[in-house]
Amino acid sequence: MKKYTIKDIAQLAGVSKGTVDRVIHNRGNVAKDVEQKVRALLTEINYQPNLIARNLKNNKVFTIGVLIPDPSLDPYWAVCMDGINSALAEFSAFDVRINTFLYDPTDTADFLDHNEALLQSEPDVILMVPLFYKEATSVLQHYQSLNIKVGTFNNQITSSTASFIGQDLYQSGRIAAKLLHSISSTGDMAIIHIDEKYKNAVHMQEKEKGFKSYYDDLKGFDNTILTCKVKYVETEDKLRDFLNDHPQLEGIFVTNSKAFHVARLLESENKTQIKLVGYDLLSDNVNYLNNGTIDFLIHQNPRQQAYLGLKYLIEHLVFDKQIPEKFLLPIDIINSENVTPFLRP
Amino acid sequence: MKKYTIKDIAQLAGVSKGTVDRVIHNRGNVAKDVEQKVRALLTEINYQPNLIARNLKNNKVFTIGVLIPDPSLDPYWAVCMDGINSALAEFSAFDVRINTFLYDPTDTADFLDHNEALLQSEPDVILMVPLFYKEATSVLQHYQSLNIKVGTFNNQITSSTASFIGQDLYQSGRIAAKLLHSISSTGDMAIIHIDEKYKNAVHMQEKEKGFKSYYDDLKGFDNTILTCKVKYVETEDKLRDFLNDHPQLEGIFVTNSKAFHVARLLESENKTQIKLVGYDLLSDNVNYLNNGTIDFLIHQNPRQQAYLGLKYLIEHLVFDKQIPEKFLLPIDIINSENVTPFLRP
DNA sequence: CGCATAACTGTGTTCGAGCACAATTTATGA
DNA sequence: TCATAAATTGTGCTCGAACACAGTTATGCG
Repeated sequence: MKKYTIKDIAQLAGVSKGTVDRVIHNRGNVAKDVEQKVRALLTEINYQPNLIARNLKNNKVFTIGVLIPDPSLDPYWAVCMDGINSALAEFSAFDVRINTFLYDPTDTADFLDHNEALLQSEPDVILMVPLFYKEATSVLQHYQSLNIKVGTFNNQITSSTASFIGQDLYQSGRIAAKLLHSISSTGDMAIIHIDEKYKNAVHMQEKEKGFKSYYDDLKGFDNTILTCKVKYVETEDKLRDFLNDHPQLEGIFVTNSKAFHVARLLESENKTQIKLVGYDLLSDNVNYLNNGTIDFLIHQNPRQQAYLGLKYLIEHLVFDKQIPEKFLLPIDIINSENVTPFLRP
Repeated sequence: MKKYTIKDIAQLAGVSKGTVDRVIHNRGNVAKDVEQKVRALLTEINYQPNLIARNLKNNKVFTIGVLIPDPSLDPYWAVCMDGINSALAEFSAFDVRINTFLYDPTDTADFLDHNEALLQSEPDVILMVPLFYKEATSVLQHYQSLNIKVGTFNNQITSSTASFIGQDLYQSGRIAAKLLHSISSTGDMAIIHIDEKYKNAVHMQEKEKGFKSYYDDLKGFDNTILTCKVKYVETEDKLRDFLNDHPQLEGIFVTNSKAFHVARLLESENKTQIKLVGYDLLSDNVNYLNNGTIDFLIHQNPRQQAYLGLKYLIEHLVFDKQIPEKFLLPIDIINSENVTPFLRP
């Protein structure tokens, strides 16, 4: 029950607190027999250093570098800053500062530029959204060689050992399938990939695989699952053609946050009876969710991803806690009735 | 940017740190003009005391009393202890201890008895599930008069000012309705209240109201919404009769965690085509969710409720943060595909 | 043995806030 | 005017860990 201090241990071992300290920190200059005695005592009473006292003494200002896409260029990222600020507020008792660098999510060079600036700021640890696989890989490798811990979220760079917060994309595809299956009779289904301006290909593929696997597992489903890839600029025309080519369509799964494009079209074409499932609580999507054109949204919770990523890093800095290698958030199913609380900051 | 210390302020004001300290803590014995000068400085530079140093000095062991239903008497409460332990782990750097008192959720006298024991343990703050309205009201009043802060979760005692973590029950009823509506054609719907051994009447009524309000808002729905109350002991027979009396039934909403009773019956009566929505991730429920007899479960997240409730109390103790009066958790929609991550501790 | 050097051990200060108590200044009254 | 009380202000120690540095004991070698 009682919390032992270094002084207590020193007393028990019959040595001074300096010696105990040297043992604890492996700073050498301790006689073998004394070291053993102290070490035995430490394990016996399971000594836990008082982290409050340690932090007071060290009195260090921690600097965290944050490298994420610019929310003004893609609103999806806006809520990340909320999550980051929440984490900071939670640790306001400690002197934790952040330097934020926002990059253009369509521009790899811009990513590298801002990463350079980030490096210049000499951060203790880094939180990053590693959008571009190739560039991120080399960047992460560099940080590893510098021994700077990096937390990533949104998408995993499998080639790296950096910690990752995200979701199981395959499983989220399965969830979309389950939802569409439960709200529609057995007709044709479509997976629509609307190309964002930047490559999200791996994301979309994983979701497609998951979606298909659900229907593969299903007995007695022999309708078609169509796939449609749309480039961002040609969205409207190509989608309209696709809809007209497939009049049997009962459900559509949009693999990213652009479901509102499809919703807009379904309304203008008077095809709102087609069920629609997409991702992310952008205000455009939420509006269509509320008027019923979108049936379900899957919440990727970027706010929580950023919050947790930062929290783990800070806890590592101030309490020396281990950073989880990989943490997959639960996947939230959102409809018009439960959306509101998920929108608050 | 720089963090000012009491010493800094003392220097700036041309007084000693003792005087500054007296001003900060309103301990009097300070000349009026000096006090004003110091106070002006404090606000000007927005002095924030170093909470790490404060905690080290105070070096206080905080005791938290926890009064919740015994999980061995109702498995619903099992995950609460996980949440409590998570919160404790998060604040392991501080000396926070809990005394847990488990009461029989069917027995008001037992609640009062354990509350008495709780009082004896002289807690600094209290976390409690105030199941019984009348008894909880007087107990909470007592704590208020003793100036002991209390956090409550699961159900709100509206007569009290104690902080509350929970969910919007009315809205969760609406969510259930929306879900049933989206997965079934327009047939008759039933709300089934399975009496738990203890009174949850308010809970159930709110959910029923929400459920009905959804269908009221709906244009062109003119089927019937039936209500059925079942006492715990007579569950099976009464339910069977109810099902047979209403062959048109398309969907059932069970207003608490006992949906598995209905699921079991639907299977034995070969009526699994009836859609079923219930509450809570008890293993019995999850099994029926996975085999398809239950379509959706609404997650009340008792783990998170307990976690947050405790976290707010601890942050109040160690960082002097304000405890939110009321916090309504988002309501999670669970199907067989997204259930797994919600089950982990 | 003596003395230098290495090996080891103990002491004292720091971090910032909080508080007891000492020290100083001001007020009061005979 | 001066003693004394009252009001005000300053000093110094504490919390526990970390670390610099001083102090002590052991070892080696001429």
